[in-house]
Amino acid sequence: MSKVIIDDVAARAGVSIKTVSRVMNNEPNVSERTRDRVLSAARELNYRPSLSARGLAGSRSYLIGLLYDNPSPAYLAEVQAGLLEACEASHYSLALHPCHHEDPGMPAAVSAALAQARLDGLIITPPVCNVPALMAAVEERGVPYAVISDEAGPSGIAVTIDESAAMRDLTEHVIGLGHTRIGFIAGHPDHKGAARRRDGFETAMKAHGLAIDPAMVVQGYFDFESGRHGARDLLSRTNPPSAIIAANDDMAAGALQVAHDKGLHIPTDLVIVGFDDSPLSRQVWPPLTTVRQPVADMAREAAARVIARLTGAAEPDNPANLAFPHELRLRQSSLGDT
Amino acid sequence: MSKVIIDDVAARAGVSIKTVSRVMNNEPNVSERTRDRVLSAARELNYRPSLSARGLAGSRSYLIGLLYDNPSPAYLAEVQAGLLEACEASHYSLALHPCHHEDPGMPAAVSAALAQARLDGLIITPPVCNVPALMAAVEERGVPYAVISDEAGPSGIAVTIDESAAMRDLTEHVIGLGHTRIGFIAGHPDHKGAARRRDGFETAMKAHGLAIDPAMVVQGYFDFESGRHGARDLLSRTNPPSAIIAANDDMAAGALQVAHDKGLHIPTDLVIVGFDDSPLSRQVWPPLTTVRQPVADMAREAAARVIARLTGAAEPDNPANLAFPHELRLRQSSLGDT
DNA sequence: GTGAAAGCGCTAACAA
DNA sequence: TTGTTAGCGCTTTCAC
Repeated sequence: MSKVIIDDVAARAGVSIKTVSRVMNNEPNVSERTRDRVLSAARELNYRPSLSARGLAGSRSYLIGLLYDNPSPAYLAEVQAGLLEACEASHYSLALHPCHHEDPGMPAAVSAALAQARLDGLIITPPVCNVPALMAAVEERGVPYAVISDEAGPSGIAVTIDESAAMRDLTEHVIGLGHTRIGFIAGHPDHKGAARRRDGFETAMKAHGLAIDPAMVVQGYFDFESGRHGARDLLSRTNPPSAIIAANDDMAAGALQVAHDKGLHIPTDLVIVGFDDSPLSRQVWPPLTTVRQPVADMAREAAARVIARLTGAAEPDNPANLAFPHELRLRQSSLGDT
Repeated sequence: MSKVIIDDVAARAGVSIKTVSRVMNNEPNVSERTRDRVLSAARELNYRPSLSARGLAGSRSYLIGLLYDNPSPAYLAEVQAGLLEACEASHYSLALHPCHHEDPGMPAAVSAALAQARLDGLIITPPVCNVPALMAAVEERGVPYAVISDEAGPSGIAVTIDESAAMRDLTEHVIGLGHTRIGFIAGHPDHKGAARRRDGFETAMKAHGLAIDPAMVVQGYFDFESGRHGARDLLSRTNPPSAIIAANDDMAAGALQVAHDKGLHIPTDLVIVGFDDSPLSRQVWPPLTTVRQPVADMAREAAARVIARLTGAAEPDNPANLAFPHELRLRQSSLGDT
């Protein structure tokens, strides 16, 4: 049951192994009748082509690599789920490649790993896709790839939401509640997305005639602890903010904890909002107003596009830069119990 | 740089390809001098054996599969991190295999996938490893495997903490705070670990002469929402508990949210504790008292053991059942600001 | 201790 | 539309 090979299928279907190969790879020039015969033979024998043999002969590995650097578990899980859906649909497998984006040797190491594992395609998440040396190495290797970000190299696919617009919407929600002194905890400086979000914040503020007080903007790193630090800084100012916008949910949760420790009531004493619609945003108290981005959908599309290039499928008409919609999620951290 | 093959290394080292193969696989019967020559040639050429070719010729895939069913992202990320460490150390790769543990066709599908991908080894997490039909299929295939659980089949490796003892410790902490009416939100009925935790709770209660009121035990499913439901049930009793123990942190966080909504002050009005030391337990307010289990260490060890079997390395002396230590993490949800 | 030969199961290039 | 012949890069015999 375990050792069914292409010859077995060929014998049972009464054709040559090459024909079986054609059918298994959806190649043209096979009559419908033959194709059906082969397919049923394969099904009856429970035949699955050996990945190793395919890889060796065809110099394709049927592996898509996921390159990431210590993202939040929730983000990682969602990305993986989306990628796996697309991979499974096309009989590709997913290979994980954690790395450290600040390591100067990383691009070379990734390049070597690409060569060894013969990865057919690559999906790259922030902040790794914001490392120029890495992107250059990937481009040079000529591997089809996608980034979950708004900017890919010349040959790459970019899948993203409009982070600036999303943060603008979120900021306008807060402004609409009547706040004028709004604190901002920025995201990791190595993430381009963090800069986009900050842009969105500043754009919305300016659009509403609100000055951006440098004392109201603090540096964060997308992690919970930096959210705590940022909130402590903001709230210790002589003229503290009445609302805090964090560039992601983890930091917003950190800010929330600090606020609770200080005995502040959310949202009456202080409004706090996040970004990402992570599970955490729903699990803290009160639940956080945030922005949802369809990470799993984006990841699925990224993998599907890469696989389409691999299989030579007709490129969809849409541009290589795919923008997904975002959505405001209004919750009690800004609205109260209304 | 990309197309270095074994012949190149052999030529440079002045030996046959078989000798290179011997060196690359740490086989015996190679003189020190030859070994060194081959190794430096390989290093200079930046040679990496092709996984496909290795797999085809040796009928090994150098792939370890991870079989899981919708665990919490934090758990999944930690397991993956541990596995990847062990895999990278031995030049194995990790293949992800999400599945649905209640799907009756799942064991057969997994078996087929095992055959296709020629996975060399398998790591199985709860609750998948608690599905008898699956475990039977895996045993039948004869693939080396490990479960992150306390019970493996005859040929398997089990890596776990003593969940019963851990929950006993946690319960005793709560009892030690003076509570006698303690609510319990049980874990998913398909998880053996959930039953172990419940045992631990009951053992501790009995040991301290406390009756287990059936009205104080509610069914949960390890997810946030079931924690909310459970807490609502418990707190709506005519004689509600003064402390709630949840079988994991996600459910404890749900209970916490319900308590906040009811205006209860934690821990003075109600003590809430969880289990797992997930990031969430630190990110809610107040932070949750919980039990830490070294998931990444356990996963690393599981993979290392499986790989050791694969490479025929001497089996460590320790038994196949490996128990890791757990640790109580006392935080404000039971202690207050002391 | 080392090497030559023979595949592993597939796909690529060419024939038929 | 289908089949034949060579490999892909490595490991496995089995020889020396």
